[in-house]
Parts: sequence; structure tokens; C-alpha cells
Amino acid sequence: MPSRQSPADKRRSPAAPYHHGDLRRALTDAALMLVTEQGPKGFTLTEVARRAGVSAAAPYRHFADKSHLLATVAELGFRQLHEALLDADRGSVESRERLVRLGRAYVHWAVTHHDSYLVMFGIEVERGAYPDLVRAAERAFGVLLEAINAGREAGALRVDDPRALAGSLWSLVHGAASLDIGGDLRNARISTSPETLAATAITAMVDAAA
Amino acid sequence: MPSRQSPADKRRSPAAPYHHGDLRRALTDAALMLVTEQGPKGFTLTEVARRAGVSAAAPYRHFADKSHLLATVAELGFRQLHEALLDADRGSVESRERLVRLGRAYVHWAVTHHDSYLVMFGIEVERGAYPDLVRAAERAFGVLLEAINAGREAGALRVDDPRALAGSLWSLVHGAASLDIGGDLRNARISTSPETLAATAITAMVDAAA
DNA sequence: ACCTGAACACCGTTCAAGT
DNA sequence: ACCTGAACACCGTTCAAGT
Repeated sequence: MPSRQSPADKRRSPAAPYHHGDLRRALTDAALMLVTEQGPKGFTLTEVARRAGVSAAAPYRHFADKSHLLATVAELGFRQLHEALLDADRGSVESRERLVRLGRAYVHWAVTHHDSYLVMFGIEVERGAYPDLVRAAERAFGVLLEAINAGREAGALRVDDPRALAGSLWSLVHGAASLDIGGDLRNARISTSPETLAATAITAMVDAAA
Repeated sequence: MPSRQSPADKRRSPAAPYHHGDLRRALTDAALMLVTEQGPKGFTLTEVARRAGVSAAAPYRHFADKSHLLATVAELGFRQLHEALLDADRGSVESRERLVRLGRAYVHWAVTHHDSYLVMFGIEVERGAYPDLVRAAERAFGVLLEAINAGREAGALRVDDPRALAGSLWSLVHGAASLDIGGDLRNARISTSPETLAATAITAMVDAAA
């Protein structure tokens, strides 16, 4: 039998773990787990509530609707991706090497977190409607932009619109990741890894601007 | 009042337009219309049946499930895209010009048929499970592959794995189209059109292999 | 303030029954 | 052979009612 608990421990009672706790947090945790387990297809608000131990109506106290909860999951994804890019950016000096590393890291994070990635770029969440989400995406994008600007200031890159180059590079890595995740590269019998697909193209693009 | 009809005209009777006709065809037509009207989000098998004038259960005589019908819509999309690529390929001779035109045409078709494109590459339909769909996609991809092979045989392109180059180019155009459709380019304040984003990168990639 | 229970509208899917 | 009608399980969402 469970040991007696003082009133201060009420929130940790096995019978009612979250009802007095941080339900919002519990829901996002459960949502992230559900997404990585079942993918975005099997994602159900009812199931998330079930896992958090609350009724199906409870989430509406904390999120406007299902999209809103998914947007929160997507935001967490962009934060993680941001960290992964910063990690990859450590110690790089030369522009080409730096951009290739960032590209590889982007694709690698995406394919190893494909379910999160699908939520981040899927049609279920209208990204423009969630300012926090847009900001999180922007910060991740900023790592790429900074690498380009650094190369430009160092004279290694000759480019009039850094955002345009960043857009081309982003298109490339997003495309490679998406086609790999969707199984389309395999269906087209392309045996090269999406990381390498991106890396060789990045090399060509950077050299063209050198 | 409607004019009398002979028994042979029964199928055109206003009260029962499709019940004796080609329901399968009527359903794919209605599905395509619904997708282009509401997008893949609002796509409902029940609504498709409603538009075709049949009960919600009727589609199951012709399609295994909702995914199967969507796969058929996706297949039609790949056929259209294939045609658009063939059109763009007419009269091109020089490799670089040819690949840039194909890239522009791909992105342009995608963004002007964004709802079809989302079905073609969305998570609702597991493409690998539909051989006809895979073949249709392969044929469209083949236009790109042929352009690369032609350039290689003409000595204009120096590339050991044509499928790898094709994969990089596909990643680029798919990424540019997807980011544009999802509103992510706008959110990131990238003002360059996705067609141009792709075109400049393609030029760089082809030149690197020249 | 936060959560439950019940309700509503709607969907995907199945199946016995009609023609 | 092809379609209907009714049914089932399940969802997203709302709201009055409980604590």
C-alpha cells in the first residue's frame, strides 16, 4: 500500500498525478511522446488527454484546439533543431565547410526526428497563425543566415542577397529531408543518403558564390 | 418539366445521374474538385460521396478506403506534372538551360496546383503502397533523369551517378515548392520567388558538373 | 480556476438488405 | 454487381455542472 502523504505531497498522489499539477506541460509531454510513437497520423487529442490522465475536454483549458497543441509540439521541434544546428556550427571557420556541416546536421536531425519534422512542416498546423512558432523557426533559420553573413563579411562569399542564398540552401535541405522521410528517394531508387545529396549540392552552390 | 426519356437514356435522368454510370470516375472527379476547392485538410470521403450523389458507403465498392481514393488523386497529379515537364522540355538543347527550365516548370506547376501537390507528397497517402502511383511518379522523375543523361552523353555534364544529381535537383525543387506552399518563405521574409530560388541553385549545380 | 460528464455533429468503415 | 440504410467506434468541440 502507498505510504501516507502530507497535504503538501498531494500533487504527487498516484491517483491524481496531474490534476493539481502542470497539466499544460503534461499535455505537451504526452503529445510529443504520442507523435514520436505513432506519427502525426495517429495523433489524437483524445488520446493525449487519456495519456495525461484527464478527460477529453480538459485540454481546452490550456489550448484553443488540436492545432494549437500541435503548434506547441512543432515549436519544441524547432528549438531542438536550433540546438542541433548550433552544435554543428561549433568550431567551423571556413565558409564552405561551415555551410556543409549545417546542411548535414539539418538533414540528419530531420530524418532522425521524422515525426516531429512532419508536424513542424505538415499541413495540420498553419504556422503563420502562431507567432511563437514563427519566431522559433526564425531563430533556427538565423543560424544559417549568420553563417552566410559571416562568410560575406570575411570576403569568402560574394552574394548580394543573403536571404536568397539562405532560401536556396533551406529549400535543398528541406527537400532532401522531406523526400527521404516520405520514402520517395527509395521509391525512385536513389541510393545516395539525403545528407550527401544535400552536401554535394551545397558545395556546388557555395563554390558558385566564392 | 423534363422531356420524356427512353429507357436507354435512363442513366442521364436528373434524379439518378451516376448510379448506373461510371461511379469510380465520378468519385475521382469529385475528389479532385474537392481537393482544389477545400485543400487536403477539408477532404472527406463522405463529402466526396455526397457530391457524386451516392451514399457514404458507395465508394467502398470502388476504393479500399479513403487513402486509396487520395492515391488516385495523387496519381492524376503526377500525370499532370509529367505533362508540364514534357512541355517545358520542348526545344531545349543546352543542358544547363534545359535543367533550369525543368526546375522552373516543376516549381511553377507545384505552386499553382498546391492542393494537388500536398496530396501527392502528404502523409495521408503511403505512396509505396500504390504501385501505379509510384510508377506515375517515376515517369515524371524520368524526364529529369533523361535530361541529365542526354547532357552526359553529349559530354556537357560530367557526373558518375546521374540518379544522385537527379536526387539533389529534385530535393531542391521539391523543397522550394513545399516551403513556398507552406508559407515558410514568406514567414522567413524571403522575397525571392521559389522558381528563382531553384533556378539560381540549379545553375550553380550544373556548372559544378560542367 | 480547473476539470468532469454528457451531449452534438461529423467521419471512416462495415454489413445486411435491397434492386 | 452495385448501391442503400442503419449501425458502430471514434473524434473534435462545447457547455453546464461540480470541486
